[in-house]
This record gives sequence, C-alpha cells and structure tokens, in this order.
Amino acid sequence: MIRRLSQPRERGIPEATVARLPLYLRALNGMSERGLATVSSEDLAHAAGVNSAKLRKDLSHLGSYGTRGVGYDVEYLIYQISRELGLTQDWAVAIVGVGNLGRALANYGGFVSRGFRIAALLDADPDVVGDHIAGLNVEHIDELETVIRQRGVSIVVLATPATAAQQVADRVVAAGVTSILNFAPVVLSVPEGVDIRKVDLSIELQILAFHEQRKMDRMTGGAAMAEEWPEAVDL
Amino acid sequence: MIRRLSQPRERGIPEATVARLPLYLRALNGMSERGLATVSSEDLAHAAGVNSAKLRKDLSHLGSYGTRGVGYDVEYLIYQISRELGLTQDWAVAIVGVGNLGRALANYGGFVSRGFRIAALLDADPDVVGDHIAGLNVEHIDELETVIRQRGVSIVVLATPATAAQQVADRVVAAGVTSILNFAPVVLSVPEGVDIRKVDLSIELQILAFHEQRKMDRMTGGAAMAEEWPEAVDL
DNA sequence: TAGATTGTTAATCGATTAACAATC
DNA sequence: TAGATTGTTAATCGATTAACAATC
Repeated sequence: MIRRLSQPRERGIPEATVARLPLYLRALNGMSERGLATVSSEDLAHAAGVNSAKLRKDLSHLGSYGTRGVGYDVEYLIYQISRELGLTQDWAVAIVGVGNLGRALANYGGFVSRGFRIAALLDADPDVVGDHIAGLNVEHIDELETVIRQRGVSIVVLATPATAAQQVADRVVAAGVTSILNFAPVVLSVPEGVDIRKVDLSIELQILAFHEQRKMDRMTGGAAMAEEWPEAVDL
Repeated sequence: MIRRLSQPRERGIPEATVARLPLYLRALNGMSERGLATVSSEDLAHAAGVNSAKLRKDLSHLGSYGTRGVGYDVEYLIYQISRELGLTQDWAVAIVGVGNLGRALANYGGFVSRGFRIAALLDADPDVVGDHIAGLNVEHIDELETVIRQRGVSIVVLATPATAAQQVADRVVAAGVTSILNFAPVVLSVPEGVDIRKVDLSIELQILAFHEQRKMDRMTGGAAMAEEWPEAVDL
C-alpha cells in the first residue's frame, strides 16, 4: 500500500483547511477574551485575514456549528476547532538542540500554550547540559530515547545544527515519534507515516527577495536584466 | 485597480514554484561543494525532496537550462536560480526585536548567507540597546526610520512581542519597506503591495497535533470521540 | 546510432470564490 | 414577517503528475 507522506484526509478535512484552523482559533480566543459571545463569518474571516467564503467552507468541513442569521457561538467554535486540532489533549514536546534557537523556542510563550507542554530540553554539548532554561533542566542527548519513552513525548522539535538533524531524526523515529518540527535547513529522510513540518528562515527570506526584486523591476520600468550567463563568471 | 496581496506572476512564475526554488538552490549548493558538474532532474529532485516531474516543470518556468540526455550544469543552474530569486544582489535586512528569537535570528548562519546582510538590530528596551550581538550594535527603535533610509533596508524581520508588531509594521511601511518577515503571532494589516511572510511556531505545532491525533485515532481503532459539546462545560 | 534525459502536454486533482437557497 | 447570515453549489483557477516526443 503506497501512501504519500502528508496524508490529507481521514474524516475528510483538506490540508489547506487544517493549516488555517489555528488562525481561526487564535482570532476566536482574542474575541473570547474581549467577551464576544457570537461572531459572523464576515468578522471572524476579517480577523483571521481570509475571506468569508473560505472561512465558511473551512468550517463546514468540521460540521454545522453556526446559526443562520446569527453567526457562530465563540466559545462553542473554540471548543470544536480545539477538539479537531487535538488540543483538548496534552502533547508532550521535546526540544533537541539548545542553542540560540532552542532557547528562544523554550521561552516562546505560544509553545506552552493550550495543548502543548515542553517535556524535555536536550543537547549534546556538556557545557549546556545542566543549564536551567524556561524552568527546565537541559539533559544530555544520550537520554533521548529514555526521555521520549518515559515522558510520552509525541512531538519533537529539532533545533540542532544541520549536520546533526538527520541523525537525531533517525533516533527519535526509532523511539516511536511520528511528528517532527524541523528548524534545521536540511531535507530530512524519514519513513512513511512520519509527519515533518519544516520552518526555514532563509527560505522565507529568499521568497521575499524574489517579490522585492519584482517590485523593483516594476519601479525601474522593468529594466531588462541580463538574461545570459555572464561571460566573466568562472565555471 | 484591485490586486490581491501576493501577486503570483510577473514573468509568470507560479507562487508554488517560487517557494521551491530555494530548496533546489540549497541542494545544488551542496552538490557544487561536493564537486558535481552536472545533475539529472531525478537526482536533484530526490535531494530536494520533490518528484522529478515537478522539478522539471518548475525549472521550465525559468527557461530551458538543461541539456537533454545529460542533465543540468550545477553552477549554471545555481546562477540562474539565484538570479531569479534576486540573490545576485545584496539585500539589507533589519531585525526588530532582540529578545531570544531576535538573537537567534541574528546568529543564524543561513541569514547572513548569500544575498542577505543584517544591516541593523533594533529594540525598544534600554537594557538591550547597546548590546553587541553577532558583531552588531543593538540600536534604539527610535532610530528605525533613519536606519531604514540611510542603510537602504528593504526587508524587515519582526521578532517583537505580539503587542508591538502592528505598530512597528506601520512604521516600517511608512518608511517605505515593502517586505516583512513576521514572527509575531498576529495577523498584520498592511497596505496593498506590501509582502508579508509569516512564521508561526504554534501554528506549526497545532498542525502536527492534528495529524498526530489522527494517527492515534487510527491505532486505537478510530475510537469515536465525543462529537457533542460536553454538558459540563460552562458557556 | 542507442541510450539518456529534458521540456511539454494533457489529464487529474485540490483549492478558491461568488452566488444564493436555506433558515434562523 | 423582514433581515441577516449560514452552508452548499458550481464555476474557476492553480498545482500536480504521468507520459512521451524531442533531442542531446
């Protein structure tokens, strides 16, 4: 049975919809804090930065949780989206690699928010092991498998150097983890059934540069840049 | 004239293709370092983690840079993709917000890679201003407009707290910046023509949790979770 | 020439959007 | 009832993929 890595449906929620549910949830939480009881698709869509047709289509995949002529009950919708995303249970997260980025992630408020709990910080550097960061003791990478099993870690965040990422990925997968958030700038190779999401800062910058360049081309009257391989460049 | 924010084509390169070009570039750089002269679409696609049909389709949007029966010249393709992405010029980047994340970004090697140069680090906290990070002096946020104009900053990275992000975005847009990489967990509102890319750690985690939950449902025989709003919950 | 591999075609699939009937 | 707003339909658009003719 061949299945592609990121399997879209199960109870049939499109991947594009799943990726937007967290946005709706965040907007709804803000409304909840401000004491709003109900919200229309128009207002919620605006707060989340999408158009209202898309929002209604997305929510329709979860069920019929709105009321025609009225809108959506804020608290009820928060609950339904949270449940759909699996945030009504508690996920133990391990962060591997406690350099600048790992520290930033450990201290990032959004991480410890609803549904997630940092269960371990691990690093290979003896100088870092033993440090206290965000209320946690940094443990040695040798403890990786033990920590994963004993603390029920189901999501691992890779904030290691690029050179170490594949090796750590192999180990966490062998230990049974099937969800990895990868900050290392490498393409990880993992078995089918393991979900990887990748956050890549330099890729985001490069995409911005592409669009920025187009804007500048436009402003300078689309000055035709040399299309040819410059003669001077040494191959 | 109404145009959507992220305008896909100009010389007609699909947005999905643009987002993959950095992956190809990274794989090609690795091959260049290992001394490979040419590469087939099959091998390059494998290294980048996509299928070869998609790779060839993507590259065909840039031009005909391959040789049938042979493959692609590694150095030549690096040059063509770099040029397309605008990496043959130098982009001055300012990082606003020098907390844990801002420090991590400033020290992140990929940032200072080909095409990008950190031109300024800015923060509002007087205790942070004056710190030396990654060889740069942290400057006060009051200098934002001056720094942007004098140093030709064209890309701003927002690593501020969520509460400050919109205000800073307004200021950098007013100063003429049209490309923003936003790490703050808020939906920024910006005028048409300003490109925003968003990196959101908690959203990535939530998407992973969704898939993880599905896998667990499957393993436990799809144990039907309560679909209904629990009676006990207090609205 | 024979073998290899690109660039393109065309079919398919998934996502977006406007419009509106259903219904509160 | 009249007004408001959802949930769904259907059209459109863009992305993916396999297959293969072109051609080195």
